[in-house]
Amino acid sequence: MSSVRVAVGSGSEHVDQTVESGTTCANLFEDRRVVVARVNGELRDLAHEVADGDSVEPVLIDSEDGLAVLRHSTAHVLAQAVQDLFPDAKLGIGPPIKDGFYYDFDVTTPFTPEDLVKFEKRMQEITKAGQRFSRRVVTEEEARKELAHEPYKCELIGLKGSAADDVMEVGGTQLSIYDNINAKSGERVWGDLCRGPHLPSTRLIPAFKLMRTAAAYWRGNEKNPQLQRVYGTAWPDRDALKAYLSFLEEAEKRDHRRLGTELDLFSFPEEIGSGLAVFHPKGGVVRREMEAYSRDRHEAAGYEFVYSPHVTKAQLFETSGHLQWYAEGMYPPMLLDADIDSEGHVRRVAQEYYLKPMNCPMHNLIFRSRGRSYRELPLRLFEFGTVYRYEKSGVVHGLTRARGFTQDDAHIYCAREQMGGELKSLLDFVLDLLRDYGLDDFYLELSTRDPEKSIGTDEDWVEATAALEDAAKESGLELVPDPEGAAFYGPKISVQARDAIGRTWQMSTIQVDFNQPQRFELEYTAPDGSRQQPVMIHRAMFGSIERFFAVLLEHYAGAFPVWLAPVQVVCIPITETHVAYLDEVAARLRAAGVRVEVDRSDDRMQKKIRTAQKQKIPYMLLAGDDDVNASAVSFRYRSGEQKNGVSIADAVTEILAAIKARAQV
RNA sequence: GCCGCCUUAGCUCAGUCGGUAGAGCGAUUCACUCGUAAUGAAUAGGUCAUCGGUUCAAUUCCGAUAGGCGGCUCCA
Repeated sequence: MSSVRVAVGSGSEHVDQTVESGTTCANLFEDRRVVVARVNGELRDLAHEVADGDSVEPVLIDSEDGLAVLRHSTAHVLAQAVQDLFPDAKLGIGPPIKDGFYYDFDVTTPFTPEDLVKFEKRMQEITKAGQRFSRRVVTEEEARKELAHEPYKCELIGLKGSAADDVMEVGGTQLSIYDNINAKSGERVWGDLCRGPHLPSTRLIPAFKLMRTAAAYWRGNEKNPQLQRVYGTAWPDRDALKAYLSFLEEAEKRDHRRLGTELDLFSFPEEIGSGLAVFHPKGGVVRREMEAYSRDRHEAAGYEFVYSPHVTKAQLFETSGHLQWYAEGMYPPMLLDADIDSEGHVRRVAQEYYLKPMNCPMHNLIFRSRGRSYRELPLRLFEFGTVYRYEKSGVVHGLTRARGFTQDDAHIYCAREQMGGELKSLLDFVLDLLRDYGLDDFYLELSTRDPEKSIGTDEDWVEATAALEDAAKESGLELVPDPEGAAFYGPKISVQARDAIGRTWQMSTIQVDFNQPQRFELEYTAPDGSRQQPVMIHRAMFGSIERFFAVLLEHYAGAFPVWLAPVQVVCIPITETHVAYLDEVAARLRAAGVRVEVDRSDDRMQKKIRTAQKQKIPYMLLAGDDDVNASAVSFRYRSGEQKNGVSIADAVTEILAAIKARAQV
């Protein structure tokens, strides 16, 4: 028997081994958590036979690759279960995704929640049975013959080697089918076209759950037929699954739509229309504080504040180009000033007016309202500009995707040579400001040119992209490339923020625009007397105030830091006789600018504490006979901690300090 | 926009296999005056989303519309 030499292990920790030929990856590893192997950099099944000179690394089930393999294998089990119960279901694709997997099926009637329960039960049977995943390489011809009854799979075979290289089913160099083999009889029970790799056995799927069904377009294209997608989640052990499910519960508790109602912050009256919010007094306080701080900081950073109307004649958006490209995203026009005589003759045609979907054209007009000198640059125009976009009915989502919202929108007009410096200070400014609102975990995304869909010269793009990249690098943050992700008119950086439970949100964007200065024929006079076109930078820190409001609400789970809290202090008398005393305390706080209330309802003190706690009010100040006699108050914090007998002056000082520091308490 | 599901009191939700509805919280009133997460009682509050159809009878069945939820597509 011949032998082969292999390097086993990862990186510098590998050891050279001599093993008999025919040895599989599985033979090399004792650890049961090893589910696949990386052979010469490629993921392989454990059943893969090693060859002379191979380097073989173990891949653990809880590694990123291991999880993907686990989840993809679970998707196969789902597909088998579905076809067991609905033999006519045609297979789409079934890749692993973040936290789980999905599989698409073409069926005549959509799945019901009851079907989901049945699938899950059948999947349990399949995992218990411990079917073996077995790889079989096939030619294109063989695959087509074997999968003749699976039209979508045949379509994928046709895409082999072209656009579909990243599709799980047909990526890689060979076509392969994975058979599911009955552990006892050795009989083939099911199979699917798949690149793999897979777990050795369905028994190694420890914990999974089907989550929901939904329709999804075949290959993600709106023009294609819709398939029924089943989403599931899968984890290396039951505890991990449980942790994931409680994460979802936590996210649900923080849902801004729910907190918005519970804390009386905002609502979406049906009478107004989908995606159009009203802010209630408490939400109004939070929003006003958010805006006020932003305004102060922008003023200090050299921005000038402008205002512009919500409606405009069509011409403006024809000039900007928005009407040509994005008309379906705008509210339809209002026709005004038509004059038609009694005969029906048009004496004056109607003017079209649109609600503005963006502010930049208005700002361009301000720039253009008179001659501009290089001495004025960079000119930074800022507006809390409310815009209206007719989002498709299916995408409206609370405050994060509304039809009317307010951008903290600024446009910076600068000379070309100022662009680099401006972008750097801009990114610093934006990050610094976001940190003040309590977000501190960021990464950046750099969206670069799509040559197919863009305007502007190569030189422009290279220069602007380099300037953005420089600024990004200088920030020291992780930079994720987004190739071809730019808008047609220029590259951009977006700031992604992770919230308190690890979800990421796209926050600020900084975008260079080559299009509008040209379309609006913006220019300034340079030192040499020549006319030059300014560079235009769009930037929004919050994106939309409503959206940022929602992000902060979810980030803080409704427990805002003191400076943002709608009610900062609630005074709770032990009995009714202490109300007058607390009125005096409240008056002192109010005089110092604190938002304070005295709970004079006829609830018991304990109930008042519960109410304040549920409203997530940062400070409760209690007073009974002991406190009154000592000219003191007793703190109860949101944490449940208390501090008794604090002098009124000290209490005021403590609260004011927390507000000033924008501290979370 | 597409697929599926949902809409009952201010909120969260029961319920009616077709004979016009109920709880908890909240609100109001009364009693209680209490030291760190729910005192007790009473009262008010509903065209069962809207419009149409079937029916002796519709909150319940059917259809349309509006709004919502979960996805897909989209997000200048």
